[in-house]
Amino acid sequence: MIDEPGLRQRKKLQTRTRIEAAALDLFERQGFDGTTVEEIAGAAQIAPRTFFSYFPTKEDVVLADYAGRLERIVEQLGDRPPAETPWAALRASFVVVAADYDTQRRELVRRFRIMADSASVHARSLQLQSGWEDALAAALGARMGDDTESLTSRLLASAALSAMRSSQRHWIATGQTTPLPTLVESCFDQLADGLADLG
Amino acid sequence: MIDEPGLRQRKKLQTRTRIEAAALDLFERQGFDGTTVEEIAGAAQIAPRTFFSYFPTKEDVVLADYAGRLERIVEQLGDRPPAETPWAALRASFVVVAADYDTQRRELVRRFRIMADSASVHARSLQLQSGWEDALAAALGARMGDDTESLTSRLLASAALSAMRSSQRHWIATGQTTPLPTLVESCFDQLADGLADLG
DNA sequence: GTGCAAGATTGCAGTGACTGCATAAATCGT
DNA sequence: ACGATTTATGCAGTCACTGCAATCTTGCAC
Repeated sequence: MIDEPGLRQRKKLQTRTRIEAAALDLFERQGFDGTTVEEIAGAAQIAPRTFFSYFPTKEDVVLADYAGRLERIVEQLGDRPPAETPWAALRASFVVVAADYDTQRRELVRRFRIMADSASVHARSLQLQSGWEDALAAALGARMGDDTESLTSRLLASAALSAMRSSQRHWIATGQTTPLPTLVESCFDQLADGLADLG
Repeated sequence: MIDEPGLRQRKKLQTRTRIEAAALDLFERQGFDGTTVEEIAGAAQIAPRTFFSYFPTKEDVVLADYAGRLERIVEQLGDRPPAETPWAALRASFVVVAADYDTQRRELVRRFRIMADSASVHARSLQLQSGWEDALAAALGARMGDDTESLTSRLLASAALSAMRSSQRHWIATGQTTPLPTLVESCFDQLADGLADLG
């Protein structure tokens, strides 16, 4: 079942990579809003129409690898021992993914910068995260044996993403001086212990 | 300094209301994406071009009163005694606004339904909430005497909005059987006491 | 009231993201 | 090498949104 990647697959991946590279470069030099799909297509040597068979929206080029992360988090969550507390399981799952972030530091910071520059990319990012929240809440609901729309699983999923977002933002703002997993652990722990006495 | 609302102001408000009414009606009948600005303008008896001098985007008609709520929350936050814990101050502020929600129940449920139907309205809502988070984090930072970009104030603001969103969603999903302020209090308390033992 | 300044409405032309459809080109399995 | 399946492309169209200039309405000073 190991697919030798045929020429077709290889070429498609190449093109995709070429589009991403060209787009990110243009975004950095002209700004996201100052760059048209036509320009990206030109720089990537494809027809403008073809762009949209690789990415559903212009924004998604910047957030290309977001989808994969959700899968990894949910996957991690499925691997956690059932005896573990939901919050502990969430914490462990997110820390694993945060470690990946540290690995791809340069690339991610690049994309974050573009996101910070453009309102529409940021909006799209939040929209995707909202989808993650749904998936997480569902996974937690299953884990906790709830059939119904549970307020608790929602709150847990939402709080976890809050911890992640806050950590990311601080990580970027401080020039990645503290490793991201450390920040994530810290945020998760604060939420674990309660916010009552903070500040 | 009490402005007697001149004819000008009154007319403008009327038009705005007429646009909102026409738009919401069309959205409910044809779906958000199935309704064009041209149609809304026609139904509201204005020129299409005029629509955009009342609302910056089509999405904003659905979220028209969002802006006011942030102001009220930040205002409430400013009125809380400085001795109070940040989280306690946040809780109190949000509960006040949640009470307003209960008052305007019918209208809000209408708008929430449209938002649930349309991905772009939902995205826009998240974007606006992100702006609130910035404002809240700044207000908390000031309250706590932080000059710097503080991880803690971010986390508090973000967690507060998570509590609000989760409560709202549950409120809508359960047909508003439990009053919203009660749900909000419950979520804030769970975050205050810590998520470690939940589930 | 009359006239002038400020504000509101409108039309027009344009940009740019995105889509459906039909056709051509490349690649795959046989 | 050949038919089937993908993939690339061109074309025409929709729609949100914008800048600009002209026009009309309201507010206000006199």
